[in-house]
Amino acid sequence: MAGRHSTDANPAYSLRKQPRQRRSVATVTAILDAAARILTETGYATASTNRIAERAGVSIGSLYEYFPGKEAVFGELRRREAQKAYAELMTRSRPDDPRDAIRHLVSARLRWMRRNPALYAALETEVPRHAIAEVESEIYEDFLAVSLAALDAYRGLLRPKVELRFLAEFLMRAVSATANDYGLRAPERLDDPQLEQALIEMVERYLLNDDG
Amino acid sequence: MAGRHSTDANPAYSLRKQPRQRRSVATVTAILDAAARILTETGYATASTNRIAERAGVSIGSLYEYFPGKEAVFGELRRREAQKAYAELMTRSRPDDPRDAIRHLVSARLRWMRRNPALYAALETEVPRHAIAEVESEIYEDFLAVSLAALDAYRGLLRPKVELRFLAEFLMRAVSATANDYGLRAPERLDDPQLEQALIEMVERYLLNDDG
DNA sequence: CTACTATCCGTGCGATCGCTCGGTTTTGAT
DNA sequence: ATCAAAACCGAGCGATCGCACGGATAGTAG
Repeated sequence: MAGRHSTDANPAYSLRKQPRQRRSVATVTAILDAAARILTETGYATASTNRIAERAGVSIGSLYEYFPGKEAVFGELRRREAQKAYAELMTRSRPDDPRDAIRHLVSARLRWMRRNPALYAALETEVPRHAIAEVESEIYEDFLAVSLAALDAYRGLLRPKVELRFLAEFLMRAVSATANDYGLRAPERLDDPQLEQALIEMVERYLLNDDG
Repeated sequence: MAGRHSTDANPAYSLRKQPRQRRSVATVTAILDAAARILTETGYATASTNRIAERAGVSIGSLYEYFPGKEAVFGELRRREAQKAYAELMTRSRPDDPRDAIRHLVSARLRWMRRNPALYAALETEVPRHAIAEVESEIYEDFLAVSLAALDAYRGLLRPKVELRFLAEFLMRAVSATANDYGLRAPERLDDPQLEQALIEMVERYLLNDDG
């Protein structure tokens, strides 16, 4: 069930109608690609619907065939990026060792951020919040479930005496927000292996006992 | 020297001229207050210069007497908020115990975020990045210096074998980004004492050895 | 081939935007 | 009281915005 939220959503921030033929699917992705490129290159303020359509090689009329408004373009863009991230996370199998599990999750988060830091930074910091809030809370549930399941699998080994749900949310937010912050304000440091090592160590030492 | 960057800045994002009389100082702060309120209430997209001036009880002409453009209003707003945060952090004396120092810094960051989560969330997520990037890198240096000084004071006790500078940046970003993330997406949880405790514990256990 | 639907197109409307400018009012030094 | 500087004012300009709409074109089913 997780990761399948795309059908039921506030119509103001999702697709107005589904593309049925091949060329209309291409039109929609061309619009989203153009929106992403303008957003990363010159910012949300310059990303008018006319410019997006022009850059996509599509008329403004076509844009409004599929998107109910400007913000829906960025809502859908956010949704698709989140789904790609979730899909990639799920392709890898979870290991038995809690340390490996931590390494796996932290590493996946950093790898994803390295993919296109400028895009995620812009989505996070320039797009009006209500345009992507709904998508974010959808995807939040999915990632929280992953985090919670990982903790639950090793709950006997966990040091902190707090509810698992709080723990899952806290660690997910801490890791994700830190990755975001580096991607946003110091993207060149994303490739520093010290960063990945430090994040992993920090989570490990907070979460696990010192034996072993 | 720290925290005194307000005079030399890109003219596009700072004051066009300094208010000299009492009423003009009041005009400038009224404009900044109005900008902050509109930003938190209805978002950056609705924060036009005309609306800001109207809400401030000031004419649009007066706004442009002091601000070279719309983005400068938010740049200056960001600058003043950062300076208030820095000033508040500095009023408290630093203790001798590294654990107290950690508690002090983490607690101050959370306390600041609790002050007005909606404002900081909006500044962080809706205002065009280039409007506040310069201010942020100025203030970043100041806070990094504080973090670095705290680590340096106890450097004999630190467990991780990495450069102090990396460590200072990493911990500052991790704590700050996590506080930001809670303020942005789960502001009601900012008051949960579990959160403060978890952040403190996480930093402590990463940074210090297990003895004592 | 016909009929129907899906898709695409781009002109242009009404609203709003950031901002300028010429002029009036207030202040403080003399 | 005088006057220059500082502060304030708001109508309105040019540009741009989001978007609707009416019609042209391409694909599909029978």
